[in-house]
Amino acid sequence: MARAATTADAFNAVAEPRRRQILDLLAGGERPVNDLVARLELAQPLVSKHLRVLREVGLVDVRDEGRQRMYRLNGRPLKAIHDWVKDYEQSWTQRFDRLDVVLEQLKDMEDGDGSDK
Amino acid sequence: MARAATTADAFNAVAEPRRRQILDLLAGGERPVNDLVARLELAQPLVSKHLRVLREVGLVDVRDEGRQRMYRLNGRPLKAIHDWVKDYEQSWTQRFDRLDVVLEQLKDMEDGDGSDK
DNA sequence: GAATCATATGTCCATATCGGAATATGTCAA
DNA sequence: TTGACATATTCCGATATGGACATATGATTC
Repeated sequence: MARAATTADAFNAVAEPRRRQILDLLAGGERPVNDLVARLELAQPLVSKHLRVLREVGLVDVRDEGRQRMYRLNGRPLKAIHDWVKDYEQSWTQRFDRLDVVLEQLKDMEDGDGSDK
Repeated sequence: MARAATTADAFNAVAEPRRRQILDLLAGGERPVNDLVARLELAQPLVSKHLRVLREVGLVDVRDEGRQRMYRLNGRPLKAIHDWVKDYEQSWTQRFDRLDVVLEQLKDMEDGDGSDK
């Protein structure tokens, strides 16, 4: 098996920075492809491809407006990500004041210091 | 260019479900590889490879303990993800009470309803 | 030193990616 | 109809994946 498809879920879709940029732009409101192409300074086909991925994961919705296609953000699939990460919030917020942990870390630093074995 | 490496950043590292499972397990405390292999019911080399990715992104730290290697969670790199997603929280929390939005959505549903063109 | 346990690395395969270039589809305007 | 504009799709190449399998490295015990 190879790596999971980018369309497998929001996690994979959002792993690509350009796709995050697109969502960031759409967070400011509905926009036609054209507009995104201009702002991202990316080739039009690329933008269309990224939008396809986002569509398949449900992160954006489309609406036809004449010859333009208006894309709109749909953040719902991001909830899964948020729900997962939020449980780790303490892991970077916490103060390391437990003595045993601190000692363990100091010990690691010494060990890793690479004297000539 | 191909897809970004899984070791490019936390976003990519965490896109793989098994890697998330590993972090979830480590959230419960330091664990040797062995332990993870048993709990994940995954081939040992696979677990080692996933751990490598997590290590390269800084999501886990290792410590040698005799012939075992104790892996420990380091959530800090997840902050970037949290910071990004949290701005979208309202996008799935919000009540759709703006009339224009509601109408737009209804219109889309009709349009998409696929009568014969 | 030899055997054993714990972990890491290397090779192979099938698959899917992102990007670029060219081209197809679809809509409006003259 | 013809042409211009907006967007999507297809084909290509380079790359990296996750998994299976075999093997290497490293520490411990006998």
